[in-house]
Amino acid sequence: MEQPALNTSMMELILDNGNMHRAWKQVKRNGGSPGVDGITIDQFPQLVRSRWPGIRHALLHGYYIPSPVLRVEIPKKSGGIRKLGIPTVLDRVIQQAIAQVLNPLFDPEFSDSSFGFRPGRSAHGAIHQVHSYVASGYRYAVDVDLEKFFDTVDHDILMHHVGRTLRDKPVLRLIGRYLRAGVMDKCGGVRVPTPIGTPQGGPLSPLLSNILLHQLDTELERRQLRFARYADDFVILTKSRAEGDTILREITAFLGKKLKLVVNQTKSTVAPIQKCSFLGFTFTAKKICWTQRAYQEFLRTVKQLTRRSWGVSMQYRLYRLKVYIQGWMNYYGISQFYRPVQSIDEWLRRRIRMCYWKQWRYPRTRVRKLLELGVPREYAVIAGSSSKAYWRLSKSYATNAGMSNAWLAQQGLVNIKQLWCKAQGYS
DNA sequence: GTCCGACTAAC
RNA sequence: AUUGUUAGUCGGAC
Ligand SMILES: Nc1ncnc2c1ncn2[C@H]1C[C@H](O)[C@@H](COP(=O)(O)OP(=O)(O)OP(=O)(O)O)O1
Ligand SMILES: [Mg+2]
Repeated sequence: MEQPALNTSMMELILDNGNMHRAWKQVKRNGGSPGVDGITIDQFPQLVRSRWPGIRHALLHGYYIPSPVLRVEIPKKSGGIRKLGIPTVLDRVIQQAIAQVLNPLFDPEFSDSSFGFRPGRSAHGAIHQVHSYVASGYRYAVDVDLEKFFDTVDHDILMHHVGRTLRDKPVLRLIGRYLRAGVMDKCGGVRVPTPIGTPQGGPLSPLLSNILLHQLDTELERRQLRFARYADDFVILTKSRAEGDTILREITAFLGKKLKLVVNQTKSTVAPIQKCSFLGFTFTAKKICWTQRAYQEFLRTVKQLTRRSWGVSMQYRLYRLKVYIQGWMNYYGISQFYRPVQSIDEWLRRRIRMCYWKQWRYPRTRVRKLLELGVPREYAVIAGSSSKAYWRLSKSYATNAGMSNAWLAQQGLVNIKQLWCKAQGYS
Protein backbone atom coordinates (compact mmCIF):
# COMPACT_ATOMS: atom_id res chain seq x y z
CA MET A 1 0.00 0.00 0.00
CA GLU A 2 1.45 3.37 -1.02
CA GLN A 3 1.33 6.15 1.55
CA PRO A 4 1.19 9.78 0.41
CA ALA A 5 4.82 10.85 0.40
CA LEU A 6 4.60 14.01 2.47
CA ASN A 7 2.66 13.00 5.58
CA THR A 8 3.59 9.84 7.39
CA SER A 9 1.03 8.71 9.95
CA MET A 10 1.54 9.11 13.70
CA MET A 11 1.36 5.34 14.05
CA GLU A 12 4.36 4.97 11.75
CA LEU A 13 6.35 7.41 13.88
CA ILE A 14 5.48 5.31 16.92
CA LEU A 15 6.40 2.02 15.25
CA ASP A 16 9.65 3.43 13.87
CA ASN A 17 12.46 1.01 14.65
CA GLY A 18 14.56 3.57 16.52
CA ASN A 19 11.59 4.66 18.65
CA MET A 20 10.56 1.08 19.44
CA HIS A 21 14.11 0.20 20.38
CA ARG A 22 14.31 3.17 22.74
CA ALA A 23 10.95 2.13 24.27
CA TRP A 24 12.17 -1.43 24.85
CA LYS A 25 15.41 -0.15 26.43
CA GLN A 26 13.36 1.89 28.88
CA VAL A 27 11.05 -0.97 29.85
CA LYS A 28 14.06 -3.27 30.22
CA ARG A 29 16.01 -0.88 32.41
CA ASN A 30 13.00 -0.44 34.72
CA GLY A 31 13.27 -4.17 35.40
CA GLY A 32 9.57 -4.50 36.21
CA SER A 33 7.65 -7.71 36.77
CA PRO A 34 5.40 -9.41 34.20
CA GLY A 35 1.73 -8.68 33.48
CA VAL A 36 -1.17 -11.12 33.03
CA ASP A 37 0.63 -13.23 30.40
CA GLY A 38 3.46 -13.97 32.85
CA ILE A 39 6.14 -13.10 30.29
CA THR A 40 9.18 -11.62 32.03
CA ILE A 41 11.56 -9.02 30.65
CA ASP A 42 14.19 -11.73 30.20
CA GLN A 43 11.84 -13.96 28.20
CA PHE A 44 10.38 -11.12 26.15
CA PRO A 45 12.96 -10.60 23.35
CA GLN A 46 12.90 -14.28 22.37
CA LEU A 47 9.14 -14.72 22.57
CA VAL A 48 8.25 -11.54 20.73
CA ARG A 49 10.72 -11.83 17.84
CA SER A 50 8.55 -14.18 15.77
CA ARG A 51 5.27 -12.49 16.71
CA TRP A 52 6.40 -8.89 16.12
CA PRO A 53 5.61 -8.55 12.38
CA GLY A 54 2.03 -9.69 13.11
CA ILE A 55 1.65 -7.33 16.09
CA ARG A 56 3.06 -4.44 14.05
CA HIS A 57 0.58 -5.20 11.26
CA ALA A 58 -2.30 -5.31 13.76
CA LEU A 59 -1.26 -1.93 15.22
CA LEU A 60 -0.98 -0.32 11.77
CA HIS A 61 -4.36 -1.61 10.64
CA GLY A 62 -6.25 -0.95 13.84
CA TYR A 63 -7.09 -4.44 15.04
CA TYR A 64 -4.58 -4.79 17.89
CA ILE A 65 -6.26 -5.61 21.23
CA PRO A 66 -4.18 -4.85 24.35
CA SER A 67 -4.12 -7.37 27.20
CA PRO A 68 -5.87 -6.44 30.44
CA VAL A 69 -3.68 -5.09 33.24
CA LEU A 70 -2.71 -7.19 36.26
CA ARG A 71 -4.17 -5.96 39.56
CA VAL A 72 -1.56 -5.75 42.33
CA GLU A 73 -2.16 -4.01 45.64
CA ILE A 74 0.69 -2.26 47.40
CA PRO A 75 0.72 -0.22 50.63
CA LYS A 76 0.85 3.57 50.27
CA LYS A 77 3.35 5.56 52.27
CA SER A 78 0.50 7.58 53.72
CA GLY A 79 -1.37 4.42 54.78
CA GLY A 80 -4.04 2.68 52.76
CA ILE A 81 -3.55 0.62 49.64
CA ARG A 82 -2.67 1.51 46.06
CA LYS A 83 -4.22 -0.54 43.28
CA LEU A 84 -1.62 -0.92 40.57
CA GLY A 85 -2.55 -1.95 37.05
CA ILE A 86 0.45 -3.67 35.51
CA PRO A 87 0.34 -4.01 31.73
CA THR A 88 2.07 -6.85 29.88
CA VAL A 89 5.73 -6.25 29.01
CA LEU A 90 4.60 -5.99 25.36
CA ASP A 91 1.96 -3.37 26.20
CA ARG A 92 4.45 -1.45 28.36
CA VAL A 93 6.78 -1.25 25.34
CA ILE A 94 3.97 -0.09 23.02
CA GLN A 95 2.64 2.48 25.53
CA GLN A 96 6.17 3.72 26.11
CA ALA A 97 6.65 4.12 22.35
CA ILE A 98 3.39 6.11 22.17
CA ALA A 99 4.42 8.28 25.14
CA GLN A 100 7.79 9.06 23.56
CA VAL A 101 6.06 10.44 20.45
CA LEU A 102 3.19 12.23 22.24
CA ASN A 103 5.23 13.84 25.03
CA PRO A 104 7.01 16.38 22.77
CA LEU A 105 3.66 17.08 21.09
CA PHE A 106 1.75 17.92 24.29
CA ASP A 107 4.41 19.15 26.69
CA PRO A 108 4.92 22.59 25.09
CA GLU A 109 1.21 23.33 25.68
CA PHE A 110 1.35 22.66 29.41
CA SER A 111 1.39 25.35 32.09
CA ASP A 112 4.56 26.76 33.61
CA SER A 113 2.98 25.92 36.97
CA SER A 114 2.63 22.20 36.17
CA PHE A 115 5.59 20.26 37.57
CA GLY A 116 4.65 16.58 37.82
CA PHE A 117 5.60 13.82 35.35
CA ARG A 118 7.20 16.31 32.94
CA PRO A 119 10.71 16.19 31.44
CA GLY A 120 12.98 18.89 32.83
CA ARG A 121 10.62 19.62 35.74
CA SER A 122 10.72 18.40 39.32
CA ALA A 123 9.18 18.51 42.76
CA HIS A 124 11.97 20.94 43.70
CA GLY A 125 10.79 23.29 40.96
CA ALA A 126 7.27 23.23 42.41
CA ILE A 127 8.62 23.85 45.93
CA HIS A 128 10.72 26.81 44.78
CA GLN A 129 7.76 28.33 42.94
CA VAL A 130 5.53 28.06 46.02
CA HIS A 131 8.33 29.53 48.12
CA SER A 132 8.70 32.51 45.77
CA TYR A 133 4.97 33.22 46.09
CA VAL A 134 5.20 32.98 49.87
CA ALA A 135 8.18 35.35 49.84
CA SER A 136 6.16 37.87 47.85
CA GLY A 137 3.46 38.01 50.51
CA TYR A 138 1.00 35.17 49.92
CA ARG A 139 0.58 33.66 53.38
CA TYR A 140 -2.36 31.26 52.94
CA ALA A 141 -2.32 28.01 51.02
CA VAL A 142 -5.22 26.11 49.49
CA ASP A 143 -3.88 22.55 49.39
CA VAL A 144 -5.93 20.22 47.18
CA ASP A 145 -5.57 16.49 46.52
CA LEU A 146 -7.87 14.45 44.29
CA GLU A 147 -9.50 11.21 45.38
CA LYS A 148 -8.17 8.05 43.65
CA PHE A 149 -7.04 10.29 40.81
CA PHE A 150 -5.90 7.84 38.09
CA ASP A 151 -8.75 5.44 38.90
CA THR A 152 -11.43 8.11 38.38
CA VAL A 153 -10.25 9.66 35.09
CA ASP A 154 -13.25 9.96 32.75
CA HIS A 155 -12.45 8.38 29.38
CA ASP A 156 -14.70 10.59 27.22
CA ILE A 157 -13.51 13.86 28.74
CA LEU A 158 -9.88 12.76 28.53
CA MET A 159 -10.15 11.55 24.93
CA HIS A 160 -11.90 14.77 23.94
CA HIS A 161 -8.94 16.84 25.15
CA VAL A 162 -6.37 14.42 23.73
CA GLY A 163 -8.15 14.67 20.38
CA ARG A 164 -7.89 18.45 20.31
CA THR A 165 -4.15 18.33 19.60
CA LEU A 166 -3.69 14.73 18.44
CA ARG A 167 -5.54 14.39 15.13
CA ASP A 168 -4.46 10.86 14.24
CA LYS A 169 -7.55 8.61 14.44
CA PRO A 170 -5.77 5.20 14.62
CA VAL A 171 -3.61 6.35 17.55
CA LEU A 172 -6.63 7.84 19.34
CA ARG A 173 -8.45 4.54 18.88
CA LEU A 174 -5.48 2.60 20.29
CA ILE A 175 -5.29 4.88 23.34
CA GLY A 176 -9.02 4.31 23.86
CA ARG A 177 -8.47 0.57 23.75
CA TYR A 178 -5.69 0.85 26.32
CA LEU A 179 -8.04 2.71 28.65
CA ARG A 180 -10.70 0.03 28.22
CA ALA A 181 -8.26 -2.92 28.40
CA GLY A 182 -9.78 -4.11 31.69
CA VAL A 183 -8.14 -5.58 34.79
CA MET A 184 -7.46 -9.14 35.90
CA ASP A 185 -6.86 -10.53 39.35
CA LYS A 186 -3.86 -12.80 39.82
CA CYS A 187 -5.93 -15.64 41.23
CA GLY A 188 -9.42 -14.96 39.86
CA GLY A 189 -8.43 -15.01 36.22
CA VAL A 190 -11.55 -13.15 35.08
CA ARG A 191 -11.39 -9.87 33.15
CA VAL A 192 -13.19 -6.93 34.73
CA PRO A 193 -14.03 -3.98 32.44
CA THR A 194 -12.57 -0.52 33.12
CA PRO A 195 -15.18 2.05 32.05
CA ILE A 196 -13.24 4.74 33.95
CA GLY A 197 -9.63 5.30 35.02
CA THR A 198 -6.14 5.07 33.55
CA PRO A 199 -3.92 2.32 34.99
CA GLN A 200 -1.46 3.19 37.76
CA GLY A 201 1.47 1.49 36.12
CA GLY A 202 0.87 2.31 32.46
CA PRO A 203 3.78 4.25 30.90
CA LEU A 204 1.29 6.51 29.12
CA SER A 205 -0.89 7.24 32.17
CA PRO A 206 1.17 10.13 33.63
CA LEU A 207 1.04 12.04 30.32
CA LEU A 208 -2.71 11.41 29.97
CA SER A 209 -3.26 12.66 33.52
CA ASN A 210 -1.42 15.87 32.68
CA ILE A 211 -3.48 16.36 29.52
CA LEU A 212 -6.65 16.10 31.62
CA LEU A 213 -5.47 18.38 34.44
CA HIS A 214 -4.14 20.90 31.92
CA GLN A 215 -7.80 21.96 31.80
CA LEU A 216 -7.56 22.76 35.52
CA ASP A 217 -4.30 24.66 34.96
CA THR A 218 -5.86 26.86 32.28
CA GLU A 219 -8.84 27.56 34.56
CA LEU A 220 -6.52 28.56 37.42
CA GLU A 221 -4.49 30.73 35.03
CA ARG A 222 -7.66 32.35 33.67
CA ARG A 223 -8.42 33.37 37.25
CA GLN A 224 -4.86 34.69 37.56
CA LEU A 225 -4.19 32.56 40.63
CA ARG A 226 -0.73 31.78 42.00
CA PHE A 227 -0.36 28.00 42.08
CA ALA A 228 1.88 24.99 41.59
CA ARG A 229 0.64 21.56 40.58
CA TYR A 230 2.39 18.20 40.90
CA ALA A 231 0.20 15.39 39.52
CA ASP A 232 -3.08 15.55 41.46
CA ASP A 233 -1.55 17.52 44.33
CA PHE A 234 -1.69 21.29 43.97
CA VAL A 235 -1.38 24.42 46.07
CA ILE A 236 -2.99 27.79 45.42
CA LEU A 237 -1.51 30.74 47.31
CA THR A 238 -3.81 33.49 48.59
CA LYS A 239 -3.56 36.51 50.89
CA SER A 240 -6.45 35.63 53.20
CA ARG A 241 -8.31 32.63 54.55
CA ALA A 242 -11.64 33.88 53.24
CA GLU A 243 -10.25 34.18 49.73
CA GLY A 244 -8.87 30.65 50.04
CA ASP A 245 -12.18 29.24 51.25
CA THR A 246 -14.13 30.54 48.26
CA ILE A 247 -11.42 29.37 45.82
CA LEU A 248 -11.48 25.86 47.31
CA ARG A 249 -15.26 25.78 46.99
CA GLU A 250 -15.26 27.03 43.40
CA ILE A 251 -12.39 24.83 42.22
CA THR A 252 -14.04 21.79 43.80
CA ALA A 253 -17.17 22.60 41.83
CA PHE A 254 -15.17 23.15 38.64
CA LEU A 255 -13.37 19.81 38.96
CA GLY A 256 -16.58 17.93 39.71
CA LYS A 257 -18.57 19.53 36.92
CA LYS A 258 -16.07 19.95 34.09
CA LEU A 259 -13.69 17.02 34.69
CA LYS A 260 -15.79 14.68 36.88
CA LEU A 261 -13.00 14.53 39.45
CA VAL A 262 -13.58 14.40 43.21
CA VAL A 263 -11.42 16.42 45.62
CA ASN A 264 -10.25 14.59 48.72
CA GLN A 265 -12.17 16.50 51.42
CA THR A 266 -10.05 15.16 54.29
CA LYS A 267 -6.65 15.81 52.63
CA SER A 268 -7.61 19.22 51.21
CA THR A 269 -7.25 22.28 53.44
CA VAL A 270 -6.93 26.02 53.45
CA ALA A 271 -4.44 27.10 56.09
CA PRO A 272 -1.60 29.51 56.80
CA ILE A 273 1.51 28.35 54.91
CA GLN A 274 3.22 27.10 58.12
CA LYS A 275 0.54 24.43 58.39
CA CYS A 276 0.44 23.35 54.77
CA SER A 277 2.29 20.28 53.58
CA PHE A 278 3.24 20.00 49.91
CA LEU A 279 5.57 17.32 48.44
CA GLY A 280 7.09 16.67 51.87
CA PHE A 281 7.80 20.32 52.67
CA THR A 282 6.16 23.19 54.53
CA PHE A 283 7.03 26.85 54.59
CA THR A 284 7.65 29.75 56.91
CA ALA A 285 7.61 33.36 55.71
CA LYS A 286 11.27 33.04 54.72
CA LYS A 287 12.21 29.39 54.58
CA ILE A 288 11.51 26.02 53.01
CA CYS A 289 11.29 23.31 55.70
CA TRP A 290 10.97 19.54 55.62
CA THR A 291 7.81 18.29 57.29
CA GLN A 292 7.79 16.66 60.71
CA ARG A 293 6.35 13.61 59.04
CA ALA A 294 9.17 13.27 56.49
CA TYR A 295 11.74 13.74 59.24
CA GLN A 296 10.17 11.10 61.47
CA GLU A 297 10.15 8.69 58.54
CA PHE A 298 13.86 9.43 58.11
CA LEU A 299 14.61 8.62 61.75
CA ARG A 300 12.55 5.45 61.54
CA THR A 301 14.41 4.01 58.54
CA VAL A 302 17.81 4.95 59.98
CA LYS A 303 16.77 2.98 63.06
CA GLN A 304 15.86 0.07 60.80
CA LEU A 305 19.20 0.21 59.00
CA THR A 306 21.14 0.25 62.28
CA ARG A 307 19.16 -2.36 64.21
CA ARG A 308 21.30 -5.08 65.68
CA SER A 309 19.34 -8.00 64.31
CA TRP A 310 20.26 -7.74 60.65
CA GLY A 311 22.46 -10.48 59.36
CA VAL A 312 24.77 -8.52 57.11
CA SER A 313 28.32 -7.26 57.43
CA MET A 314 29.11 -3.94 59.07
CA GLN A 315 30.53 -2.63 55.80
CA TYR A 316 27.31 -3.36 53.94
CA ARG A 317 25.19 -1.89 56.73
CA LEU A 318 27.15 1.35 56.77
CA TYR A 319 27.20 1.48 52.99
CA ARG A 320 23.41 1.23 52.94
CA LEU A 321 23.14 3.85 55.68
CA LYS A 322 25.42 6.15 53.70
CA VAL A 323 23.53 5.87 50.42
CA TYR A 324 20.23 6.30 52.20
CA ILE A 325 21.32 9.47 53.98
CA GLN A 326 22.94 10.74 50.78
CA GLY A 327 19.77 10.15 48.76
CA TRP A 328 17.45 11.53 51.41
CA MET A 329 19.53 14.67 51.85
CA ASN A 330 19.62 15.05 48.11
CA TYR A 331 15.90 15.61 48.12
CA TYR A 332 15.30 17.16 51.53
CA GLY A 333 18.61 19.05 51.63
CA ILE A 334 16.95 22.10 50.08
CA SER A 335 15.34 22.58 53.48
CA GLN A 336 16.71 25.71 55.11
CA PHE A 337 15.59 24.62 58.54
CA TYR A 338 17.16 21.97 60.75
CA ARG A 339 15.08 20.39 63.50
CA PRO A 340 16.32 21.57 66.86
CA VAL A 341 15.23 18.70 69.10
CA GLN A 342 18.37 16.63 68.82
CA SER A 343 21.63 16.66 66.97
CA ILE A 344 21.16 14.16 64.14
CA ASP A 345 24.91 13.72 64.06
CA GLU A 346 25.13 12.64 67.70
CA TRP A 347 22.09 10.46 67.36
CA LEU A 348 23.46 8.79 64.25
CA ARG A 349 26.76 7.98 65.93
CA ARG A 350 24.89 6.46 68.86
CA ARG A 351 22.90 4.29 66.46
CA ILE A 352 26.07 3.10 64.75
CA ARG A 353 27.61 2.28 68.13
CA MET A 354 24.50 0.28 69.03
CA CYS A 355 25.27 -2.10 66.18
CA TYR A 356 28.36 -3.25 67.98
CA TRP A 357 27.29 -3.00 71.58
CA LYS A 358 25.87 -6.47 71.70
CA GLN A 359 28.94 -7.87 70.01
CA TRP A 360 31.11 -6.37 72.73
CA ARG A 361 29.02 -8.04 75.41
CA TYR A 362 29.46 -11.51 73.94
CA PRO A 363 33.05 -11.43 72.75
CA ARG A 364 33.88 -15.10 72.20
CA THR A 365 30.99 -15.99 69.95
CA ARG A 366 30.85 -12.57 68.33
CA VAL A 367 34.48 -12.48 67.36
CA ARG A 368 34.01 -15.70 65.46
CA LYS A 369 30.87 -14.30 63.85
CA LEU A 370 32.72 -11.16 62.85
CA LEU A 371 35.44 -13.20 61.19
CA GLU A 372 32.79 -15.12 59.28
CA LEU A 373 31.31 -11.84 58.13
CA GLY A 374 34.64 -10.86 56.61
CA VAL A 375 35.80 -8.42 59.27
CA PRO A 376 39.63 -8.29 59.42
CA ARG A 377 41.04 -10.18 62.41
CA GLU A 378 42.56 -7.22 64.21
CA TYR A 379 39.26 -5.38 64.17
CA ALA A 380 37.32 -8.43 65.27
CA VAL A 381 39.59 -8.86 68.27
CA ILE A 382 39.39 -5.21 69.18
CA ALA A 383 35.62 -5.45 69.02
CA GLY A 384 35.67 -8.11 71.70
CA SER A 385 37.98 -6.38 74.16
CA SER A 386 36.75 -3.00 75.39
CA SER A 387 34.26 -0.29 74.68
CA LYS A 388 36.99 2.22 73.96
CA ALA A 389 38.58 -0.03 71.39
CA TYR A 390 35.15 -0.56 70.00
CA TRP A 391 34.85 3.15 69.28
CA ARG A 392 37.93 3.00 67.16
CA LEU A 393 36.40 0.12 65.29
CA SER A 394 33.13 1.79 64.48
CA LYS A 395 34.90 5.00 63.52
CA SER A 396 37.18 3.18 61.15
CA TYR A 397 34.26 1.39 59.56
CA ALA A 398 32.32 4.60 59.31
CA THR A 399 35.21 6.34 57.55
CA ASN A 400 35.75 3.31 55.31
CA ALA A 401 32.11 3.59 54.34
CA GLY A 402 32.74 7.24 53.50
CA MET A 403 30.97 8.70 56.54
CA SER A 404 33.77 10.91 57.83
CA ASN A 405 33.06 14.00 59.93
CA ALA A 406 33.61 16.06 56.79
CA TRP A 407 31.05 13.99 54.90
CA LEU A 408 28.48 14.28 57.67
CA ALA A 409 29.11 18.02 57.75
CA GLN A 410 28.60 18.16 54.02
CA GLN A 411 25.26 16.43 54.50
CA GLY A 412 24.26 19.16 56.96
CA LEU A 413 24.24 16.76 59.86
CA VAL A 414 26.51 18.58 62.32
CA ASN A 415 26.15 21.72 64.39
CA ILE A 416 22.45 21.49 64.04
CA LYS A 417 21.74 23.42 67.22
CA GLN A 418 23.89 26.26 65.96
CA LEU A 419 22.07 26.38 62.67
CA TRP A 420 18.75 26.36 64.43
CA CYS A 421 19.78 29.31 66.59
CA LYS A 422 20.76 31.15 63.44
CA ALA A 423 17.41 30.34 61.91
CA GLN A 424 15.66 31.77 64.93
CA GLY A 425 17.88 34.86 64.88
CA TYR A 426 19.56 34.13 68.23
CA SER A 427 23.16 34.10 67.05
C1' DG B 1 25.76 14.40 24.56
C1' DT B 2 24.37 9.05 24.47
C1' DC B 3 24.23 4.41 27.01
C1' DC B 4 24.65 1.02 31.50
C1' DG B 5 24.27 0.10 36.89
C1' DA B 6 23.17 1.29 42.25
C1' DC B 7 20.32 4.36 45.31
C1' DT B 8 17.02 8.62 47.03
C1' DA B 9 12.62 11.58 46.51
C1' DA B 10 7.79 13.26 44.70
C1' DC B 11 3.24 11.60 42.81
C1' A C 1 6.53 -9.67 46.33
C1' U C 2 5.95 -3.65 43.73
C1' U C 3 3.92 -1.01 38.06
C1' G C 4 4.71 3.75 35.99
C1' U C 5 6.46 8.84 35.05
C1' U C 6 9.80 12.64 36.56
C1' A C 7 13.94 14.72 39.07
C1' G C 8 18.49 14.17 41.59
C1' U C 9 23.21 11.89 43.62
C1' C C 10 27.07 8.39 43.14
C1' G C 11 29.87 4.78 40.21
C1' G C 12 31.12 2.71 35.26
C1' A C 13 31.68 2.41 29.44
C1' C C 14 32.24 5.66 25.14
N1 LIG D 1 3.83 4.30 42.98
C1 LIG D 1 3.02 4.75 42.00
N2 LIG D 1 2.92 4.05 40.85
C2 LIG D 1 2.12 4.48 39.86
N3 LIG D 1 1.36 5.57 39.91
C3 LIG D 1 1.42 6.30 41.03
C4 LIG D 1 2.24 5.93 42.13
N4 LIG D 1 2.09 6.84 43.11
C5 LIG D 1 1.21 7.73 42.64
N5 LIG D 1 0.79 7.43 41.39
C6 LIG D 1 -0.18 8.17 40.56
C7 LIG D 1 -1.51 7.47 40.58
C8 LIG D 1 -2.34 8.24 41.57
O1 LIG D 1 -3.72 8.20 41.27
C9 LIG D 1 -1.78 9.63 41.44
C10 LIG D 1 -1.95 10.47 42.70
O2 LIG D 1 -1.33 9.84 43.80
P1 LIG D 1 -2.01 9.82 45.25
O3 LIG D 1 -2.70 11.11 45.50
O4 LIG D 1 -0.92 9.43 46.20
O5 LIG D 1 -3.04 8.60 45.20
P2 LIG D 1 -4.57 8.58 44.72
O6 LIG D 1 -5.00 9.93 44.22
O7 LIG D 1 -4.71 7.46 43.73
O8 LIG D 1 -5.38 8.17 46.02
P3 LIG D 1 -5.86 9.10 47.23
O9 LIG D 1 -7.35 9.06 47.22
O10 LIG D 1 -5.27 8.48 48.46
O11 LIG D 1 -5.30 10.48 47.01
O12 LIG D 1 -0.40 9.46 41.12
MG1 LIG E 1 -4.80 11.76 45.28
